[in-house]
Amino acid sequence: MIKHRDQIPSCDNCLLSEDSIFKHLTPEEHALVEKEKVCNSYKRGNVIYHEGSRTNGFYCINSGIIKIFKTGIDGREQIIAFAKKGGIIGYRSILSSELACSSAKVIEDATLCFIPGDTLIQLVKTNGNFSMAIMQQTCRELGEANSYITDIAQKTVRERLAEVLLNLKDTFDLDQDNVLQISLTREELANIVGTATESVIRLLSEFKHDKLIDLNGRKIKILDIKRLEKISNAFN
Amino acid sequence: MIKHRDQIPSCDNCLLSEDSIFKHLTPEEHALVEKEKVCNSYKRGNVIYHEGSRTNGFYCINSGIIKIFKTGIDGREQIIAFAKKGGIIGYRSILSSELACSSAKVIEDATLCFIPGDTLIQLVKTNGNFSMAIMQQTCRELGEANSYITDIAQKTVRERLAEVLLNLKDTFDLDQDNVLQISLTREELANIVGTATESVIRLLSEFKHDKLIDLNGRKIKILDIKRLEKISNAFN
DNA sequence: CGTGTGATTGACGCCTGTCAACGTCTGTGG
DNA sequence: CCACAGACGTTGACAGGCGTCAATCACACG
Repeated sequence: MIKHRDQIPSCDNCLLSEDSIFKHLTPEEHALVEKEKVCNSYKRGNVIYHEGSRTNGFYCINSGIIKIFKTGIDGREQIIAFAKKGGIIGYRSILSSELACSSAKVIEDATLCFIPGDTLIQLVKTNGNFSMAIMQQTCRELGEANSYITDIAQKTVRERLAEVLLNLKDTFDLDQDNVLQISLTREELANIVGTATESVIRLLSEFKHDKLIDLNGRKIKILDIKRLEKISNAFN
Repeated sequence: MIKHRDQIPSCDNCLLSEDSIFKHLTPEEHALVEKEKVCNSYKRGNVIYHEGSRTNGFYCINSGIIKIFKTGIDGREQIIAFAKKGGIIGYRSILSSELACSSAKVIEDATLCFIPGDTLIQLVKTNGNFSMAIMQQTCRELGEANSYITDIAQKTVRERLAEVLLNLKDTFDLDQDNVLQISLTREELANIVGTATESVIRLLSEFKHDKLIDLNGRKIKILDIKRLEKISNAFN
């Protein structure tokens, strides 16, 4: 499953970044994690872990973008979340001692550190601050998931697509030309919104026609945030 | 907001029950919580806490049933979860230091213990086992939320209704006559499934006609679990 | 140059939400 | 005890959003 094990990328300071959860560790704990971690590179399409599998560790993202998704009927993916630099993935099933409830796949070539599950549990049990930080991350994710449920249940596909574009903007930013800094296939977009690929294509064309966005292959330029917000019916 | 404060119900052992999260506390911690807790009774329809409000504690359910929901467009409720005896609610926003992301309302007359947020944070920081238990609960909820997202995004209303009925069966059990031990309005059912009240009514009639269930007001008798499972397209 | 993946467009129809009318039941007040 | 209001449940009509199927185009790659 893990490919490119031969390429050991340098990520000496991947656990030091300010926005990382590991900033709550003591120097000793930090050293422990440094010793235990295993760094690897992954190419677009590589699977980090599979839904339903037993995992024995979690991952810290040093670079690249990962999509987290569940596989539903007909093998259709439902994208639950993205992870980027500084984020951690796969910790949920470690903490709850369950099988992985989702899969993780590389969207943009990535470098990840694998950290054994025992180490995580050890840290959670002994370091109250780290524990609180992990808990807060989990709780925030839970809050987002609940919002998402309400959205999908109550909003139209059109509203959700507008909202997804805005969320992507917030998460991955725009470049100087207002182009979304993440490249997704139409199908992936559909799998976030929870609709058919064709519907996304039609609505994107419509948005383009209405001068809300501009399209160039997978590059999406955001032209009118205000009106997108209005369409998304943002109430949260 | 808190009514019936005059009625102090006896819940001396509400924190002792085997399936409660508090079983991980030391005797001293247990005594602390016993000292801090405030017990109250609530009637159907009472609101425990409101989405968007700042809460300063969480609740342990001694008896009764609570629904957790978010309010979407047009004030339509989306029911996220239920809580019953032994469960805790409202802890998420305490741990993540956010405003409540959902509301909690009584479905069946209930007795709850309020426990201050500081106490919770204290316990999480100092008791590794309790911390792990809370974390596990959060992670499990997160896993369920993710499944729910996939379901709502990919399944039809019919499939989801069948699934909801089965979930309710698992959570609230059946009596000796196979009747669901929770009483919900058609609108509440619709707000779980994420559809219109009329759709629920029509599909329930259809299920009844197909001898999958029997209806008597709000009493729902489950007749054919196997076929309901088939309809719900259970793949998880 | 053939092949495969992804993007696009059109046709079609069903699921499902909305609106409206009506029936049912319960509690309240006269 | 009856009338009435209000909440809830039910049914029918209707239309439109959106999923599905199919054909075609665009593009990269071996």
